[in-house]
Amino acid sequence: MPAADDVTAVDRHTDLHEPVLAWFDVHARDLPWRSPRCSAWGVLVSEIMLQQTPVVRVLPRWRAWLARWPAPADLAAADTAEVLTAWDRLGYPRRALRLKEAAQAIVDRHDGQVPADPQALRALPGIGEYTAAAVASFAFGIPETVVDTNVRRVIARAVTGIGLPGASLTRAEMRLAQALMPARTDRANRWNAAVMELGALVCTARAPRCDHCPLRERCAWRAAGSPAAQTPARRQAWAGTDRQVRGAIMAAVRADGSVDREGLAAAVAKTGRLGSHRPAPAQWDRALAGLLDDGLLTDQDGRLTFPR
DNA sequence: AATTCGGGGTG
DNA sequence: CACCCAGAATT
Repeated sequence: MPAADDVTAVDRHTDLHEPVLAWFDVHARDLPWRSPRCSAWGVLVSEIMLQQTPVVRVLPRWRAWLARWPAPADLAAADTAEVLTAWDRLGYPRRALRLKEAAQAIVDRHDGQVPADPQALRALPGIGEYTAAAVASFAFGIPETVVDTNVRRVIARAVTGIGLPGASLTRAEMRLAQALMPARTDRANRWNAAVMELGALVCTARAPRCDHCPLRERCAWRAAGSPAAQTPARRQAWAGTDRQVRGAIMAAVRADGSVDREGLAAAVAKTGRLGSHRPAPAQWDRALAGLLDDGLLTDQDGRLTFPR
């Protein structure tokens, strides 16, 4: 239930709509999943692939994926091994498993049609609050409030006046984002895409191009002198982590089809993906056990392969 | 609320 | 070389 000050916030910020929507009319990228001819399944696949993965890296894999599995039933019937191979180096390969599980659930529960209902979408494997809202809005024109890292950053700066949003999406942020939604359905759906695009192309995390921003004259952060954001907490390093070792093992299996468990270290070294890191035995065990437990690998009498 | 889960382009 | 990217699931 919105408080009185939220209503004030709406009155203060509805004037954001016109500049952002007008900017989007001119500067929106021509992405294939934005085409009116793109299926809901195409939108869903794009949203899964785009989770923590930049657009430019998704584009070629998305095209190949849709050409090979043009409908949920096609992916539901595919071998997991083929799916993991097609996922290639997109990262977070568990997403590929969940996408296949989602396809199976769509066949089982929704007669092979991607559901439009946000709650039904949210119930599918690998689909959280963001992705459910994005598919509902972009594929079906249901004006859910779509809040990704780009939207959070634009609102944090333009409205709240801080350099960067916090580590995790808060209820207050979500309520603010909802209060900023245009009232008309068509504008609300376009607003979702437009704010996201503004964050991706102009209001970027590292070096925002404020000179090109349609909100430069009314941005709260800029009005405050663009104060530096609070120093973010250090993230997990990459070199030497279990994640690096897991990724290297997956790369070895992708390259060779299968790998003898005894020769794992040699096969992985051949991929060159570990750099100078030489995992200790305990780390090999941990990484391998994790991949097996996640269903990303199977061990058939000492041969490691992708599951069928 | 904090962690885990890839990979690669970029300032 | 640190940082970031159309997040989700688990704890």
